[in-house]
Amino acid sequence: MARSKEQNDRMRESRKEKIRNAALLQFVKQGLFATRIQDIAVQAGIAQGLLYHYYSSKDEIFVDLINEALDKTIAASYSVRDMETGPGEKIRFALERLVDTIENSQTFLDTCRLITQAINSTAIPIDAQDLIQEKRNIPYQVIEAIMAAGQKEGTIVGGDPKMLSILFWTSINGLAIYYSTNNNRDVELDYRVIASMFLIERESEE
Amino acid sequence: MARSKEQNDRMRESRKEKIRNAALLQFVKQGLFATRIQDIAVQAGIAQGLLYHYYSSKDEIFVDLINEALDKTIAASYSVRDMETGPGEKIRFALERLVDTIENSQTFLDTCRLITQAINSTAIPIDAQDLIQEKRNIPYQVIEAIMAAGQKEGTIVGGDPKMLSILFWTSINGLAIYYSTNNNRDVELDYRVIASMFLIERESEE
DNA sequence: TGATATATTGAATATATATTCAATATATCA
DNA sequence: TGATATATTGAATATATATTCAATATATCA
Repeated sequence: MARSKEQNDRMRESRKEKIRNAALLQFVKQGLFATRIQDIAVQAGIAQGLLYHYYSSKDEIFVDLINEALDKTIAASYSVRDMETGPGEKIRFALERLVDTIENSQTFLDTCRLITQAINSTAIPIDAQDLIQEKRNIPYQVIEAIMAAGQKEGTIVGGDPKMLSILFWTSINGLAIYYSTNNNRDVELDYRVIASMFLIERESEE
Repeated sequence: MARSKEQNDRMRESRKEKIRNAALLQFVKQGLFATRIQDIAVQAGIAQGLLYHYYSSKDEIFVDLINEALDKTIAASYSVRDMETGPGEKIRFALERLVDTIENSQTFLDTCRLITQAINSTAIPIDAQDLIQEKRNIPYQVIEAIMAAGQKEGTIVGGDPKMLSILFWTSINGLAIYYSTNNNRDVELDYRVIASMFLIERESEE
């Protein structure tokens, strides 16, 4: 054998990651269909032929990326769920952190855009559709449960908790899309405006 | 001459509209690049060759549709601006109507999706990019002015009015995208939750 | 150093689809 | 009815791009 199996696997995986990063950049910029294999290869700094050494098709890369993106949003929602505070504070803190992430993390914006793109087209690979079907609703369910708990606790406003969860995520998502397609960073966001949709005002906290 | 010029123009325009409607359906479902000329022709019930009798390319149809979509959102924002009420009430009423439209108008959802798609890709025709550049911000500016006026009036919460306008439109847009890609209509939306981001609560209205 | 496995390249090929075009149909008016 | 303009079709062509593949390079170990 020319090289140890493990070392080889590690190198292979890091090469695949380089390709995924290049593909993500192009998919987010142009969309799955407008992105050519050539674009990804150039972005990754390799010949197009080599790409097929690691991925058997453009679709396969896309599916890998969608899976990663969905897992990231699920992980983010679990980290909120598992906080050691009451539900009202969880919502407040989650919004604070999400808004900050929108303002500062290009990766987060790319993730939101990729998922939005995928959700907005029926022409994406069937495997990607299945993953979305399977995973898309988890963050909605997590927030819905927190909203319901907060209503019991008396810190979250009334109304269908499912609706509140939808408004939570669609606000964040709408904002992320706006931000990633507007280079003007002249407006500073205040998460408390969004939070006021969900949190019951306490009269004079002190 | 075989047919009067005017009659001909009218027929031509109605044919073009049929093609645009077919194209909108396909673009919204699949996206510009995944939609084939053949898909549009089949949807419109004509041969592919005939399409070129009315439009010189797929891109040209797309540009026409984007232009229409942008004009619709601008017109909607102007109708809010020109209401005969105070700014706070304008915001309240606009949200009430927009949420209702999301729940009941497929055309509105298609319009939102098409614009979101266009904004999310740099691979769209240059003419479409120019139109977006030129028209996209108008609804934001209109709502920003109303927010500022409402703050003077004392009915709108504090904070950068530009930020409030961004939250206004990104909430609506996020919601529209969610709704158009989720067939579950089991959740009824309450516009007052969104309105509570912007309107100052009046203690006991009666 | 030689053997072997894997990496890499870019030209060749296959394929999908946009666009053109010649042939034919249809509508209107003189 | 015949002349003329426009509508319509679908096969032919052009073109873009995904995928394959033969040739070559490189890394590792015996």
